[in-house]
Amino acid sequence: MTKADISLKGTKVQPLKKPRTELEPGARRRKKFDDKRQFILETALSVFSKYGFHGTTIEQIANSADISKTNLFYYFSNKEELYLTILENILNDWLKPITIFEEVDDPEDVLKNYIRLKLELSRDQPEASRLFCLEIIQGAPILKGYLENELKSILQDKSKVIESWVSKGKIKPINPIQLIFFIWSTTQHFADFNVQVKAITGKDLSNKKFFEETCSAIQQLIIDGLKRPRL
Amino acid sequence: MTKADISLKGTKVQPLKKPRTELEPGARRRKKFDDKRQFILETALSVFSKYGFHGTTIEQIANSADISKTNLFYYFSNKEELYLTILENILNDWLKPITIFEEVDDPEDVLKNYIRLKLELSRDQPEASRLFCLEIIQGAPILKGYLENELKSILQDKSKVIESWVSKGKIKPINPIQLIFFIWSTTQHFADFNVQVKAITGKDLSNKKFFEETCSAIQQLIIDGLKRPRL
DNA sequence: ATCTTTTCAGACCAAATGGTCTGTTTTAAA
DNA sequence: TTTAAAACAGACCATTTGGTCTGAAAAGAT
Repeated sequence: MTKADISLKGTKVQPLKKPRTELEPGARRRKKFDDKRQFILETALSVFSKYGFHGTTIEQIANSADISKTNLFYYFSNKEELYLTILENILNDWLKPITIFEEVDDPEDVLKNYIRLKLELSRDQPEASRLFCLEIIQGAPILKGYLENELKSILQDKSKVIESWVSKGKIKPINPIQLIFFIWSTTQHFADFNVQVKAITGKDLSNKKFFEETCSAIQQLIIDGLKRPRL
Repeated sequence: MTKADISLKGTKVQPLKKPRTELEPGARRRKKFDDKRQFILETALSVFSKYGFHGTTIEQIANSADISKTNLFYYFSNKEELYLTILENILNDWLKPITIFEEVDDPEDVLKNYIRLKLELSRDQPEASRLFCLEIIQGAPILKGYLENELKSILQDKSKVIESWVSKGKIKPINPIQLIFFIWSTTQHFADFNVQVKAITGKDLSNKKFFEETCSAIQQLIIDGLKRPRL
């Protein structure tokens, strides 16, 4: 299994899925198997994101998923495979938002949209965000190759879009990578540092008002901070 | 040991320290003891910040510090005490920068200064930053009380300063807490996600040019984003 | 209903790891 | 130089934990 291969497994698209009649042999079993595997993955993400790889016990995960340790090993041959599969799955969702960076569009629209999408991710997948953060902090032993290749080339691509905005005078000059980092850090902050945010504000992104307030605060700062020349 | 008590231990200020003549009995021994303890703490911070609490072995730390496991236990009675002491030490440095928020001053100066100080911390103490981040991500089991009390009240205090700027029309209306979060996240990003930053840009805050570029990018974005009314 | 394959559980194992016990060496004070 | 306390090391211990082995229960296909 290579690090670059980040395709979801076990989610083969069924042609039709006839409701009650017999399907091809083994299909029912496969589905049940895949479903349970998926369930374990979700449970494990939740635990891993709380305690980290080393801090998490296989038994903890098994208990959370209400199965025996042995049963878990029936679905995943070892702890690392389980952890790896989770990380792979996360990466997929992770880069979807950035595809909206397109040259033709208006910077303000694109940026506003992107910020919102990232913030929604922080709201809806905070555990994934934290697991990702844990991985990076600890030196990205697994994802390093991915960062240096796939991610880097995607960012270089999107940088060109931002640069074209600059050269057309649509936004103030700024290092495109820096801009992307700003958006990432400010949005992910509300997932990764969720505990701190909650301790201080008493609120959460799951609070609709707080979400909107945060979203527009970030949008405003960045949009206005990028407004054309200089006052 | 309460969580609120975050005083440095083992750094009692010596009145004078006569160079070679006899000092009070036991002083030499105490200093040697304290120095070695400090050295172990620094080594341990480095290891803990890489692998987290659970991922770190006492033996790893001992090896890194070039002492025996037994010897380490002579200086710290157990793993938790070692970890706790490190966290306490970190917190002290952590809040120094925020004290510069004072009402009388010009917002632009204060904010620029604060951003620079925080970014310097990210450059000079990235390991401390990452350990702090690890702690928060995992639910801040140790620091939660501190966040909800000390930190919260400090922030409420500083919020008033920012609010006064707003009401005087010196900056555009913004939620003060959000502004502070914005600064924290963008500056700490370069310590916590250092690996990612390096993978993509090839650079680091230790690179002087990159540091200055980053610093002024953040400063500009925030200052300009807060400029008076609205274009 | 039967039978074969899949799914699952309990007992068990070996390695890793936090921590202790005992005793030796080093060091500073006298 | 002597001596008592401090600093240190190696063997050892108990627990935790990832992972296996054997066999029983469940379930789909016929």
